[in-house]
Amino acid sequence: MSEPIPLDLARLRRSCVECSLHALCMPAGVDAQDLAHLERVVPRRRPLARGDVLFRTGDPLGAVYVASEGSFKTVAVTPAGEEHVLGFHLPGELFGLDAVGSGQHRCEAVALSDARVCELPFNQLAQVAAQVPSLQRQLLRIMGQSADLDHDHVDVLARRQASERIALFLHGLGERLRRIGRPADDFQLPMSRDEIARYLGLVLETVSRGFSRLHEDGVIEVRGRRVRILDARALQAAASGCEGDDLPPQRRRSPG
Amino acid sequence: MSEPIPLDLARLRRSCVECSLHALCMPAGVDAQDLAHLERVVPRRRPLARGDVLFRTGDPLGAVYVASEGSFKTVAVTPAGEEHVLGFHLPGELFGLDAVGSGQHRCEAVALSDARVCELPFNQLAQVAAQVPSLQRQLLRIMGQSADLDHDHVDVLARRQASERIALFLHGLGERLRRIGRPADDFQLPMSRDEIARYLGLVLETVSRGFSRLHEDGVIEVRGRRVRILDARALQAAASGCEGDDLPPQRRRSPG
DNA sequence: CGTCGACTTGACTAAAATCAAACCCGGTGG
DNA sequence: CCACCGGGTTTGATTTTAGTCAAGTCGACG
Repeated sequence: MSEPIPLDLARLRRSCVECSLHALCMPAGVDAQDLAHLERVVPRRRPLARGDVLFRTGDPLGAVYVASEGSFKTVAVTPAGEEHVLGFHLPGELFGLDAVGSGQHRCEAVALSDARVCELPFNQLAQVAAQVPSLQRQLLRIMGQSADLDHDHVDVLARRQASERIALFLHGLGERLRRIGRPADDFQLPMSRDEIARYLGLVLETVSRGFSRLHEDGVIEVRGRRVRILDARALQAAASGCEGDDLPPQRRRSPG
Repeated sequence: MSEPIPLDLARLRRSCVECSLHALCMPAGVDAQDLAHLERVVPRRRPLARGDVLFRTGDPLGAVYVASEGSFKTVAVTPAGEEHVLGFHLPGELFGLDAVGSGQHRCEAVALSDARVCELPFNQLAQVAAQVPSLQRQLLRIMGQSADLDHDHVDVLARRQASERIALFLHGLGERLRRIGRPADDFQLPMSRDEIARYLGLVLETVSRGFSRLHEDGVIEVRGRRVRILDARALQAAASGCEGDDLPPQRRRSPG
């Protein structure tokens, strides 16, 4: 910050340890020495305005991203011109790995609000990972976790009842919010009804009706994008397709 | 090649080069020396009968798999007891990476027919990849390609018209068959209508009707599991939702 | 205070699920 | 050789569900 040292620890702290990706990388045991290597990745921070496009379909694989503030969506446009939302990316969640397979992005990433994003050049990341075993393990794990999110999406989309998809979406979003240290049962949706619909393979009216129904049933409270989960158990029941039943046959712990 | 070397190239040839995974690994330039390293992974071959389970939900990450003969499906059971098919895996296609993120499998893999499968211990694979840069690149790429298949699945499931999902499924299957060196327009489905339905988020009757409709329209020929694609262009049109239109409005390059 | 965009709600239509019955085909055994 | 199964598949009739079209309502913002 003051001395002309090209890469110092202070800068590293700012660039990685403080970053929300930190929570993703560190737990599995990356030590200080490894961090010194990681620094070579020199992530860059960028501010974006709502609606700004971070990368476009067809862009060559350049970097992967983590928002430190704000959320993103990734969307793909079908040949017929319909827009599918492939994912929502909350602060601290990695995205952009979709280009690793083919070398170019399969979708475009758009800021859902004003945002600040951390950009990690993928090639450097891979190069460093090749030299530091613990980082390689982490990189593989992170790619796997990213695939897990896609599987979750498939799980939602394969439900045939719109109400299940909607309930599952809300539940899943809550879980992810919890994971990044935010209240899981009281939050502001970063996306519109239309975007939720395009994520769930529905039309926006159906999503709206689904929300209203959950509201009527006392499961959630909704006003615009403000959502409060009143009865998490009932929400899970709705997600499992047990509409009328209050008690899904699924029991977790001791009945206490 | 003639000496009693415990791990010789001849064996390697049998275990990898001849393997259908070979097509996946080699093109990007893994040279002979790298192959010598790869050999340390010592894949094991296993014969399975139709219906046999290769791994189950919750099993710890042990290996990834490639069928040399026969096909597999991966399925997940929802809390409500419904079975979702997450993927079909043709000979030569890698599967089992779903455990990389969490350390345990999220689904179970079942043989759709009598099969022979090649088992690659993942940890050894990662370890070898860490030592051979070109293999590390390949491993990352393969994981990325595996994620691409999930994206394709999402693309299909997000379609709201059953006819689109079905047409897209057939088209995609054809493409994958072509990739493994089989005719893309005349094949035997390795899975039942019910399994297709559970992959597409539909019921089996809807899939059956979809096939019949494509047959009536002269797009395909179906008899049981035997499928012949008569009009690939019309199939793609159907996949894009242009039911009646013969020419999808999809134009790529200069309008000529 | 008015306007615009996002959201909700309602009435109607189209599509897929459900329920139920046949059908086809490969295999078995008489 | 043919009758008879039985699973997987097709097809039909009906019900349920989500999509479509069209008003409204809400709320933020100028």
